[in-house]
Amino acid sequence: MVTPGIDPLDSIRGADVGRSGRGGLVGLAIDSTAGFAVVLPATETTSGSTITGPIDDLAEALAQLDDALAPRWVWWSIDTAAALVHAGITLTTCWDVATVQRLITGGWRADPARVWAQLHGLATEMIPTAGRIDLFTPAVTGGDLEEPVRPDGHLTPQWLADDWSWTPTRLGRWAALAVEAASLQIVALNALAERPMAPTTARSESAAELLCAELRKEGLPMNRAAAEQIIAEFIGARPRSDGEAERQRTLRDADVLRHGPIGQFDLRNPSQVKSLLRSVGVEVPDTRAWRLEALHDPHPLVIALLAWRRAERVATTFGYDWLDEHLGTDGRLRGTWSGCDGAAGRMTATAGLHNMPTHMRPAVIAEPGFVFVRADLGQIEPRVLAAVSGDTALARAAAEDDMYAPVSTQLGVDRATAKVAVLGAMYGQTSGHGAQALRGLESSYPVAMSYLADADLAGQAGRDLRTYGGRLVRMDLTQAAGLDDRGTRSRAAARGRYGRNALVQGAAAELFKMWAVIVRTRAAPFGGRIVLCLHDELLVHVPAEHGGQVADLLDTCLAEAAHRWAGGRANGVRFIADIAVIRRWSDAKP
DNA sequence: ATCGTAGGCGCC
DNA sequence: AAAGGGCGCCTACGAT
Repeated sequence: MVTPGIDPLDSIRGADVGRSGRGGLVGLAIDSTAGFAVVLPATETTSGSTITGPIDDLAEALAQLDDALAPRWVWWSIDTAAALVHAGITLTTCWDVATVQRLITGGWRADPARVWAQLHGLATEMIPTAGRIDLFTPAVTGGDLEEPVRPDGHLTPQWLADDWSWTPTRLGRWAALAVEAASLQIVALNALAERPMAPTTARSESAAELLCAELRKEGLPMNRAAAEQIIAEFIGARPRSDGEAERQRTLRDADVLRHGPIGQFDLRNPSQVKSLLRSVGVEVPDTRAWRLEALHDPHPLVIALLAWRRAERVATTFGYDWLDEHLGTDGRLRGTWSGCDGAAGRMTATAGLHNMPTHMRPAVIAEPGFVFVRADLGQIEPRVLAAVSGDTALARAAAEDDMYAPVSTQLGVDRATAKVAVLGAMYGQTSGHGAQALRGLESSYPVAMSYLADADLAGQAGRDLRTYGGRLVRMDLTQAAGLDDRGTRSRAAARGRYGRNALVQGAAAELFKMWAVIVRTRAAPFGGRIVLCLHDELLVHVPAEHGGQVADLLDTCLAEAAHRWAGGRANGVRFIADIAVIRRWSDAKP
């Protein structure tokens, strides 16, 4: 099931699968002024050595070492990946200490001092800072600044400061410490006996950091004229002055307020909106759109308010200012990408790349001579559930293109009810229409349902969880998701839903990233570049003449990803993708 | 003035 | 009894 050629996880440029890791862990640290340092490990015949040089020599040095050793490049964080991208260097994979630590320990914070302390069993509360920030943090005075590790075992905080003055020697020490951290991480990952895929996840998540660094530089092709035309349809032409913008704003407000009583109401203040609605006889607990849309025979004020909210969203978030800030003169929309969030591990992006309104998507147009290959995973979460829970009955359902069809037959309900029930089970919704069908699920798919119920119980009890790929999902009792004022029972229930959802969402994210990093490597020879990752959707920008080949490739990469992600334990679950070659993002209907 | 929080909404 | 989760981003507001 492994596509021949470059291995996107286990080897470096041009290397075969069989060469994986032959050169061992090789540390890399880069500073824009001090240059780079490469730390080679000791072997049976040689002692370890460090190579340093100026940035200009980096590409050649890495190419030679890559070919000679097929090493696994190790660095502290995406900053190094970004420096490589900046230098025009493309590596296939790496070991990113920060992202691996997020996998092992959960959460998002993974600065070197914290990672080092965790890997060495030191209390993170005792991490020293360069200046005393409170009474309990040990202040740093004196000491040997040339030593990156202090006598107490913690990293020397000056090395972590933005203004630390790097030298080639210091970069060498720093890269060596990254290798030491990676070695400890590998031990920790191998110790997760219940999560045999964890080492694999560490590699794919590391490669995803390379992808994130590239996504930030590459940007999403977006046609400015098309985008401005769409915005104009909502809020009119671009205002030529602040005064004009203010007048347009006042006019938009007046279109709503004329339906209500005389008086001052701030439409941007939810409690005042509630008062305004009450004044025309509309009583609602809150003013959320779905609640207002649920009103039958709505007051004209409600209609106007909902239209105002849509226009206001464009004006404030996805309007001219948004384009000016994030859309470059080269027609690329750029934001910052993160390989995982601090919860279940999905990717995140800024600049509206992950929540761009559908009405803006016709402006995402491939450049001349290029096409998009768009692919999204079909019914990814129930399929992932079937795989990770080991439920053979659900896995059999996943053999179908539409797995809700066999489920509905099994349950004796219509397809819509079956779908709501399955989604409800995964997301913790146990009431409403799906409640009856849920009992059917429990008897027909007991393995999957108890997998979810166990996660729910763990969440309620505040016990940490681990995804299929080994990511720790932390259950912080003081900072529960869905915190509200209805007391601890509600908070426990929210944590239960969180745990239930996190195992499915997190495993899906791991599969998705595995797919993405394989596509990244295999599409590159065709000139294909991933320009957007959207949880279960990939957008690849590719020369028009290779659109068909890359479309085929996305499908084979998915099969490979599923195989690698599950390590042959996928329980026979089939994963499917809807793939289309298009010119505009909006051309393919999900 | 600066910060965190809440309501709200966009996407998955 | 009833209850999806995640993220980023906007505004208003209260606390510091």
